[in-house]
Formats: sequence, C-alpha cells, structure tokens
Amino acid sequence: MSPVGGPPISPIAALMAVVQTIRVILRCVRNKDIDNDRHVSLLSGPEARRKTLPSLGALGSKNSTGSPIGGPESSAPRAEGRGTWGGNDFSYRLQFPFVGTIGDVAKHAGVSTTTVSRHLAGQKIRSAAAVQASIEALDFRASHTARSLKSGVTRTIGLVVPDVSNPFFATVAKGVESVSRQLELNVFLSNTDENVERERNVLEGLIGRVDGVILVPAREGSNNTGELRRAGVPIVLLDRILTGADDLDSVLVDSRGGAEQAAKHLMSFGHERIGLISGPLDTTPGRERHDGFVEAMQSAGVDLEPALVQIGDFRLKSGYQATLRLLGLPTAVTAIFSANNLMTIGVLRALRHMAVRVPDEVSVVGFDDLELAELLSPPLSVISRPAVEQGVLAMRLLRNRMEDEGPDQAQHIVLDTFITARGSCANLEHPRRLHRKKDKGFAEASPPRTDSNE
Amino acid sequence: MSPVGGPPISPIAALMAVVQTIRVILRCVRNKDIDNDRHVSLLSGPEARRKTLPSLGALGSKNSTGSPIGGPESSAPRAEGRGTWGGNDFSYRLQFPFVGTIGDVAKHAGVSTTTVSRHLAGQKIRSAAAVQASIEALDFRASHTARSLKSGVTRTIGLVVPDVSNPFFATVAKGVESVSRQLELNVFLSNTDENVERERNVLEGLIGRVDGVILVPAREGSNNTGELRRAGVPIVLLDRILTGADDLDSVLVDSRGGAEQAAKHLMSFGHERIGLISGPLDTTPGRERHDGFVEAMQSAGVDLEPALVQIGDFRLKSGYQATLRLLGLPTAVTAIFSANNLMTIGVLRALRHMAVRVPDEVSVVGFDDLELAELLSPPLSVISRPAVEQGVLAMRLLRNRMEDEGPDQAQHIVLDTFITARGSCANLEHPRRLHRKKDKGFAEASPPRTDSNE
DNA sequence: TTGTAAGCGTTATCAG
DNA sequence: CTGATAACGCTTACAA
Repeated sequence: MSPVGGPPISPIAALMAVVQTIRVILRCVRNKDIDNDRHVSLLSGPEARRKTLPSLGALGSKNSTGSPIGGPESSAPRAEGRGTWGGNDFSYRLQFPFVGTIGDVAKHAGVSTTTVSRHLAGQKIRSAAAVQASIEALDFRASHTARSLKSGVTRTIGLVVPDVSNPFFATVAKGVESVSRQLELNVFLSNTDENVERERNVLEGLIGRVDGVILVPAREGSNNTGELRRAGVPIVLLDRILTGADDLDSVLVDSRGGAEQAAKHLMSFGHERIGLISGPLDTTPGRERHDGFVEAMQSAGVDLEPALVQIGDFRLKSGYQATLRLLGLPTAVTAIFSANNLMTIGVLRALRHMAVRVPDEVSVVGFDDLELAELLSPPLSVISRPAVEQGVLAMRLLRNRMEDEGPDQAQHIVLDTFITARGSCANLEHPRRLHRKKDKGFAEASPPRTDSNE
Repeated sequence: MSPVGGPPISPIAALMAVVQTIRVILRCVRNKDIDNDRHVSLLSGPEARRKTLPSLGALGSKNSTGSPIGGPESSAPRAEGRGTWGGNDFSYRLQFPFVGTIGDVAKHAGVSTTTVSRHLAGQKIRSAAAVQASIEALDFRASHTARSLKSGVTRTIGLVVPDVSNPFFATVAKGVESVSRQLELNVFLSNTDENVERERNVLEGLIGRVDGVILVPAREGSNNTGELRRAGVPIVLLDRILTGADDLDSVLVDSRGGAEQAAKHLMSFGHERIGLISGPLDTTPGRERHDGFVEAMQSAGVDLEPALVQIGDFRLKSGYQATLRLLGLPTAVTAIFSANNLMTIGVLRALRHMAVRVPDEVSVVGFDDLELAELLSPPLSVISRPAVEQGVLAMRLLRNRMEDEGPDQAQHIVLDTFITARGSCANLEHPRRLHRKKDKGFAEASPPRTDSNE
C-alpha cells in the first residue's frame, strides 16, 4: 500500500489495496503468523473463520476509515466504510466468510438451540417466524458435518468406475448423478483404472464417508468390498459382478445374449472365420461376451480355432494390437467382434492403418454403441444397451438398501441388449461396395439397418 | 425359519435362515419396531450399529446355538457357532458392522484417548506398539466426520460441470480425479445440464461439504458463486469464466485463437461462405470462438452475412438443426465451423442425412477432438486442446488456494489450442474425391494432414 | 411447547 | 510424555 500523502491513486486502487491488506492479514491469521495482539487469537479451522472477525473490526478501524464490525449479536459480519485517499473519496464494503451456528440463531431469536433445531427439522414451534427471520438475517446454514456426526449418515454415495473417460461409464455416471440429485445425495466419483490395488484403496477410503457405493469392480475374482461391508455400507454392483458376492444387488446387461446376437449376425452373412477380441476373462462382461460368442459359434457348428480369440484389456490400444494379430494369421479373418467400445475404436484404427476395407474385406461388430458409430463409413454395427438406465437402476437399488426398503434378498437386474445393425457387416461371398444413401430423414436414432451398397 | 424338528433341511439352508433372521432383527431395530426387550435399546444411526450388538448376542443364544458375543472389551464383534438342524451339523460365523472409536482403542491399549489421537497424528508416544496393536485388533478407523467437525476441513472438493457425458468434460473429470487422488481428496461430481438454476442449487448444496470447487459455469453472466465465496470456499473456473469475477483463478484455452485457426484453415482452401455454428454467446467458449472466427473473417476482408452465424447450445441436436438451417440458405455454404464436439456430431449427422458430401460439397472443422474423428470418412479436421491438462491444472490451482500457497492474485492460465488437420476440408475450386490411403503406420496419433483424395 | 444437558468421535489446551 | 477436559455444531431424551 502506498503511504498516505503519496501520489494520487484512484478510489478503485485504494479499495483494492484495502482488500488486499485484509486478505493478507486473514492469511497470516490462518497461518498463525500473528500472536501478539489480544484481538487476534491463535485459531485454526472454523474458529479462524469466525473468531478472528472482531479483531478484523479493530484492524479495520486502525488501518483505514472503516467502521468497526458489530458485536457478537450482529448478523453476518462485514466491514464497510468510506475514506479519502490521494484526494479522492472512496467507499468499500467487505463481507467476511462467516459460518453461524444454531447457537447464534438461538441467541438472535431469543430461544434455545433446541427450538431452532426443531424448527430446522420441520417441527412446529411457537416462534417459527422469529427463528426463520434470524436464520435469514444471519444467513445461517446448518453444518452438514455436525449433522453427519450426530446422525451417522452422510447423504453421500460413492461411484467407483474403472474409467470415467470411457463414454459408457460417463453415461452411467450421468444416470447415477441425475437420480442422486433428486434424492439430494452427493456423489463421490472415483476412477480405479481397471486396477485392483487402486480399487482397494479407493473403497477403503470411502469407509465412513458414504452411505452406499455403486461399484464397477475391476476384476471378478478380486473382492475388495470386505472392509466396506464390515462397516455396514450397502453396495450395488454395476455392469460387473464379483464371484461369491451373490448377496450384493447388481445391475447387469445380458452380455452373453449380446455376444450371441453379434455372432449370429456375423454368421448370417456367411462368416465363419470370425476373430473375437475379448475383454479380460476375469471381468463379467469379458467372460460373458467371450462365452456367449464362443457358444453361439459352437452351437452353429462352426470351429473357432484358438488363435481367433484375442484377449484385450478393454482399452483402445489392446483392440488395435489384437486386430494386428488377427490380420497376421495365416488364414485371414473375414470378420471381427470386439467386446467393448474402446477396443472397437482400436479395431477400426488398425483396419484403417492396414488399409483393410470394412465391410468388403472384414466385417465388424462392436459391443456398446458410440455417438459417432452411425457416421462412420460404413456405419458401425453394434450391440447396444441402455447405459443411462443401468446407472439409474443401480442408484435406485442402492437407495432401497440405504433406506432398508424393498426385498431383503439381493436383487439382480439384467437388462436386454439389442443389435443396432448398420453397415459394417457384409456378405462373405459377395462383398459389397459402399455408396452414400440418399436419406433425408430427420430421425436422430436410426432404426436397425443392414443395408450398405454402392 | 422352520421349527426345530420339522422336515430335514440342509446346513446351508439353516445357516441362511439364521442369517436372514438376524438381518430382519437388525432391520427392526433400525426401524425402531422393537421396544420391549431390555437387550434391544431404541437407537438410530451409528448407535444402532454398535450398541445393538450385545443384544444380538443374547438373541443369538436364545434363537440358535450361537455363542454369545464377547464383552465390550472384545474386538470387532462377531457371532459364530455350530449346531444341528434337521439331523445335519452346520456352523456359521457372522461379523457385524462395527465402528470402533478412539475410546475403544484407548481402553483396549490401556491409555487415554489423547494418546491414541497423538499416535494417529504421527507423534511419538511411549506405547506406540501397543496402541498400534489395538488399532489393528479392533480394525479401527478414525471417523472422517468427527475429524471434519473438529478441523473444519472436509478433504473434499466439488467438480461442477455442465454435462459429464460430454467427452470433453469426462476427460477433464479424469484429470481432476487423478490429481485429487494423489492429494487424497475426494471429488463430488455434479452436473448442471447447462442450467443456471440447477447450478445455483448445486453450488449452494456444496457449502459446508467441500474445501474447494472447480466450476465450469453455465453462463458467463450468471454468477452463482456468491454464497460459496461468502462461506470462504476457494473456487477455480474451468474452461469458462464469469463476468466480473476476475479474482477467481481460471484455466482456459485460447478459444479465440483456435477459432481463428479454424477460419484461416478454411479460408486457405478458398472458402468464403463459411457457416459458423456457435455456442451460446453468454458462455466464454461460445463468445470467444464466435468472436475469434468473425474477426478472422473480417480481417481477411471476407463478408460474413448474419444468416451464416447460427447460435446453438453446445448440444448435439442444436448442431444438427443449425446445419439444416445453413443448408437451407438461398446461397449454399461451402464450409462449416462448429464450436464444440457435440454440435459437430450434429453437423455431420445433418450433412449425412441431407446427402451432402464432405469435403466435396462442404468442408467441416470442429472445435474439440473426438476419439473417432480420425476414422471418419473423411477424417475430421478439428481444433484440439489439452483436456486432461486443463483438469490437472485446475486441480493444482485449487490446491494452492486451499493451502494458501502461491501468489495472492488470481491466476489465469490459458492453454494453446492447435489444429489437427485431417481430411474434412477441401479446395473450393477443385473439390477432391475420397480414396483410402495405403498407410501401414503404427502411429496412434496421426500428425496433422490435409490430404484427402480418391 | 420449551429448555437443559448429554452425547456423536475427534483434537487442542493445559496441567501434571 | 501423558491424561483429564473442553470444545466442534448438531440432535434428542428428559424434565419443566
């Protein structure tokens, strides 16, 4: 701050200087840098926010022309004042962070804390109007933390997914979030990166912070829910289950059926040498899509030699590399089924880089739709499923557990998948060529189609 | 449960019956359905979890052959036992939710709670080994809630975005989450749906629950941060700013520069009738991309008639509709610049539905890359930017505010955008046709290219 | 209907 | 180095 009597500065600059000074002081107080003034007590946390206020009044009247802050009975404390600086008049008004307590409201309204608490809980009290007025005057907000401590309830749930940046999980998150907002629950979002270790840490870190968890486990065989369950936290499994945890609610899709649909769809075009790019077999969708596909092939009497089954990790790069391996086989594949969206992108990239034409040379079906699938050339055929709904249902199940409603036995919801046949599959004997379909329709969601031609 | 002496049932069935019964009892206790037994006291919340345990021991020994639970000094309580049921032997073991306190540990270790607290805080105490042993024996975890109440710190931040299912925000969320995990902070995820009202509710609901907020504001002009700031919660703006809130840290990208790049890129192909599909002008990226584009056109001396500027809302459908409007103009556009990823998808869908060839008839540049952009035919040219980094930097800035580190003035970070020219732009005079490029490269990220041919 | 007082599980103070 | 004690802000018997 420039000394009084120095060069003229604008009112705004002066104001900024005052604000800045007070900020620095606040910061010093928080950092316990000051300890010689009776007005400034050594406090941390919420105390620092509240109790340093009177001293700020004192500082204000010492360092500037601000009027001191009102007594303890005043409403949300503020410092305001006017002054002259470098020949210019200016005024300022500062409102300080203030977290009032139920006790402040009680004092202000002249009742007991009990009465305020009752009012807050929606009970009828005689002095409702006065209490409400005090609450508003003080801009009072009840402390969630204190309530949690007392009630043992956090009104928070955890959503633990392998990867939010996967469009499927992002969509699920949106579904979960929308329901939890209605229920006035907050959502902790955590990524496990498909990693069992990280998952364990994440889940243990949630203990005591959440009333329930929606979990997409990294691996079927690695049950990290023990600590959480011991702590009495309800859990709903989403999209993937945990071996031996049949007592947990779950919301799955019929991955096996979806994979069968994919296999049958490809076989209906005459394909027999179909490459499968599977997810990890120790995840539910990985295993089920693998099994569903393999069984559909077998029951159709088609031989599936081991080299045709490539195991990926649900990430893009693994789909890319698996495709290269499939393309390198002595006898080329004529079709590929990829078990999730990210790997499918990898498949398409690999095919593009190797200059393999789809569907002329290789037909492709992917599990999980993509926003751009329809716009690829050819449009990508996929196994679709209701992703938002999975999130919504999981949240509903969790709510029931949290409220101890609904049946006592575990609920296992399995949603249907459906095939969205676009243009990435073609007849084996008569590979088609592409053309652009003259289609002036307005429909955003195309109905299943299998056309693709030039 | 079937009466003793009834038809023989399997041990498993018997066990399940016991478990089931105890569950029901627990539930009744929680719901206060029982109040006539001295063993079962009327409690709710954490008390219900803890204090009903002795009574469960009693119930266990009454209703089954289970051995009663140990006294208050025992470790995490469990009920276990064996028995005969319908002629078959069976045994069971149940572990009940148990949340021990610092006091339980103190008692177990024969020290005071203060000592345990000190041990937990990492201070040196004489009985460290014993206390640690007790902690492990009791499977003790300190209550986050109590700590928060005492310290005034929640170790939680809020991440408020318009739409998690937008790949850009999903990616940002991943960046934020990764840093916050390192910092051992939890992340509340909230969607505002680009809606000011909802945003206000979300932000107010965060007061008292978080130590800081990363916010992507819905509208530049609607500042909903007042309450939060009054409560002393630091805020970092991400990707969008708020008018008059220059004192808040922010992490933006050079949207204006990106839009200029897009305009220049399109003009370099000879385009002059370029349609702009802008975002809302009262959002930072909407406004800056609009202005950057318009200015680039003007300074190149190209006239931009009003009908060429269509305002969307960053959602897919608005891009679709805006494109239809552009196509319906008396003089057709020869190129389109779309201001965000979702609208770009809408653009492409509309062009596809109207059978307009890209880039032969219309060239396209979108703001924000898409995972599949490279695989479209033609590959989509976009303005790219470091999305994960935006999230990471925002989280770092927020951390500094929360720790009162770093400079006192607001930090405004602006990251560069860069053009990823693929194949969706072509010369105006000599529209090219497509072909598939023979490219066996392994590169996952293609370098900027402008080729597209048949 | 209202208020008093005892907790919820921690941590900070202060005296041993 | 340790422990009794008093908060933190709220809810809830219990008593008036």
